[in-house]
Amino acid sequence: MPPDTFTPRELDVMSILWDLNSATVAEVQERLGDPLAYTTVLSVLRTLREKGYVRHEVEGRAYRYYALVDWPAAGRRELRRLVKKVFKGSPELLLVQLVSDRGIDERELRRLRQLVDERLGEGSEGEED
Amino acid sequence: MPPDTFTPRELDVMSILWDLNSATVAEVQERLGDPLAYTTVLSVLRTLREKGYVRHEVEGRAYRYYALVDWPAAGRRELRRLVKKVFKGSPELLLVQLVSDRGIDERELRRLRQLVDERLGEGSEGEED
DNA sequence: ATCTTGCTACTAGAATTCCCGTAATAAGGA
DNA sequence: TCCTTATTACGGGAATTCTAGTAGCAAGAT
Repeated sequence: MPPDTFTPRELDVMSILWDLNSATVAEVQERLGDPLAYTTVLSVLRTLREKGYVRHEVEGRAYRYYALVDWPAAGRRELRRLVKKVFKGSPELLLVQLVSDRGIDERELRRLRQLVDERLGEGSEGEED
Repeated sequence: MPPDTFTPRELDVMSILWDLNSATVAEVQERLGDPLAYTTVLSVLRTLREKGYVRHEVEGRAYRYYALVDWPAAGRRELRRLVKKVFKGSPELLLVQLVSDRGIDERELRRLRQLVDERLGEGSEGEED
């Protein structure tokens, strides 16, 4: 089971794993923002493995690490937590924030509108669940 | 300066402060999901105060606590972090997730579309920044 | 065979987080 | 006045997080 939330450092590493699909210790270290010692990165990976969020396979004489939690799942969790704790339980407030904030450009907004339209369209006919 | 991210427990407390606008220790304790000791709540508030995220005023013989970081600001921060670390830097992916996930109903979707429309409308004329 | 290099396993210390108990204090009632 | 009650200040222990060093091992080069 994925954690309620990853620790900051754990998330840094998971993020890289999600990006690269898989990575060795050296690759993670390279991509990490802060210059951490090789063994430090190794340690983070080890705890992630102990917690079951990551597995590794032998590759040559090193290990290659794979995330066992996919980012959409982690994202859903984090989003829910965020909505509940900071956006007063309202996904709408979160959306307002995101949409009105700079950091999302016009093209993305159009794409989003299209997405909403699609969702609204399917919603009115397919009501299963 | 607000933190990059609050600790889980700190966020629980901040969340209550945002909800109630202000609160005493007893009020926070009451609202908290987990049954923590009074002094535990007091401790969390104390560290939040030391970190500068909260201030207090005397009220009767107790203190009333006020958040010094507002939730929209905290939300923006968290959202940025989330976009960067789990949504591959794309706010759109986050939106997709939120919109396609159950947990946002049709009414909210319509409201969202309206929001996007408004934003698109203003964007094409006011281009400053 | 020996040396160097690139890994991992293990250990560990400092800092932080999380939780709560005890002591002190002040207010209000008996 | 004296006792009870509500609160805060302070201290601290257990667990977790974060970082890194040391030892050990295996592969490849000389």
